[in-house]
Amino acid sequence: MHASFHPDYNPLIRKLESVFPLTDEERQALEDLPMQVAVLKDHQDIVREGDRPSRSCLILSGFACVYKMTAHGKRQIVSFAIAGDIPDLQSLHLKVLDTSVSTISTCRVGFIQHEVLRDICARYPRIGAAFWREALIDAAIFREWVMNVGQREGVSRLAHLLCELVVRLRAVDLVEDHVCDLPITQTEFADALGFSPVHVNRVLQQMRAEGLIETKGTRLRIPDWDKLKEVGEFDPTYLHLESNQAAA
Amino acid sequence: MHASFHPDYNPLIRKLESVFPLTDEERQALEDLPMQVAVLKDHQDIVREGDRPSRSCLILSGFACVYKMTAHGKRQIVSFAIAGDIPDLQSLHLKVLDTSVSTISTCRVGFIQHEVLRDICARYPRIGAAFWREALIDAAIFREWVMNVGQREGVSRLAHLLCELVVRLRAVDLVEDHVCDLPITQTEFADALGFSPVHVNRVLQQMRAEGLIETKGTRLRIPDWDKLKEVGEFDPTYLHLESNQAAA
DNA sequence: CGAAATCTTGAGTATAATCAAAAACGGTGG
DNA sequence: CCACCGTTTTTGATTATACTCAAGATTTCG
Repeated sequence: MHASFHPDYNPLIRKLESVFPLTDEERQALEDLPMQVAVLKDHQDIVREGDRPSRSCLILSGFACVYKMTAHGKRQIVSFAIAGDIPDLQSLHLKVLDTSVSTISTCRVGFIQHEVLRDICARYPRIGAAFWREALIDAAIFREWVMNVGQREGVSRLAHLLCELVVRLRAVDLVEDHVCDLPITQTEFADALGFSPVHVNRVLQQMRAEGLIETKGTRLRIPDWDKLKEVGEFDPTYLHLESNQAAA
Repeated sequence: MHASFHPDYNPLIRKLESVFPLTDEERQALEDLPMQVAVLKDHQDIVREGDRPSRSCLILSGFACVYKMTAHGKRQIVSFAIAGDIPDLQSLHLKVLDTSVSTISTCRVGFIQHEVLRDICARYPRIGAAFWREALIDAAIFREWVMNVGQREGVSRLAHLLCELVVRLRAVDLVEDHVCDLPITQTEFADALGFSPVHVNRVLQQMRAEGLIETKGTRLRIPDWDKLKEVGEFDPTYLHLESNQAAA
């Protein structure tokens, strides 16, 4: 685990600025946020269920996932974390973690001590409020996932997940020309959707055949966003994006 | 909608006291909490997806559920709300509701203006913190539901849900001698579990045959809690109950 | 270039959905 | 108290979606 201090750029700042314009003071406080930055290889646990962490992790780049294991060893991914996300923010208020967080691709991760987070929330209430907002939006995403896994099947279920990922990636400028990098394996999609890997493969093939997606390695292209949205019954309201981002 | 002021008893107080002992001042503030109390018949919407409410609803008695509808009209229940729960607390910070809340049985509901909630959070920070804690626990419950619906099948899936309900009901003293009143129809269980009503019926029969549950009308009895827990792979960590409640 | 991981294909099976209808239950009014 | 209505639960038969197992092809990466 290679560690250094102060990253080149902090995607958290961009994310918060999409909600409200930061004052110079607030921006400076976020830029100076003391955090330990580490580069983690793919498929490494960052924190584990049962841990009682004294810090939270900010994803600076790469893909991570939040997951739980059943007693019989089956894995359920309950959300994907991308740049700007703090997938274990709740550990600030709930002592014991009820989920694990793992990298999917190589990730730059910033570890921020809880006391530092508490301090910045106290000193800059708007930032504190933004963190809470994020936590509530996370909950809204989990609700949507319950519905997706519970009610949609095959193409529709996967389409919905892809729509969510694309919208969230677009919000942090990781989509260009309907193309994004999605280093998620079919097995990982399976664990997120409650499908078997074989079934994911067959659903993907059907989606390609129907012109809903095009893939080339880890690149994903959406030739017809409206069609994908319709097939996935995707309504981005639950992501609670402000203003213009939700569109298109 | 019959309305009056000040309920006989406020289950919110009991719930908060299970987390930390309230000061007299805090308890008084909660007892004097201005809210409009209404008695709603079963299967009535309290709030709807898309609403922009200026108040939140506290369930004083009865069963309610939080649900979403797919574009094709299928309903997913994403959580059940019991006495002491505020199923739309997030509307305090997220303007647009992404879920609907509906009664399951007859409910006494207290509507509390957002400004009142904001005021009490500002004046009694520990109460504010407790509300946030509740919101984070809700999110943990949604995560567990994703796993339950995604990874468990048949008996195991339903057993897990029953375990959660019993533990939560016990926390507000609604379980006596392993018996509780559960006015949830098989169709509602189906909407919560991602099953068809017919399948729920068959799973229930299997559970009765295996001695996991006994039912009589809306009364549910758990003859062997440990067995039910094991079949449902139930680990109450995610409910983040304090102290003694999680046991047994 | 070779090994490991990932993706793909095929065949057989299982869990759960759908459809349809009958039985049981719960509340209401006569 | 009983007859009646709507709702909920139950049953049977058929179908569909998705799983499992197993093997082969392809890609990725050192």
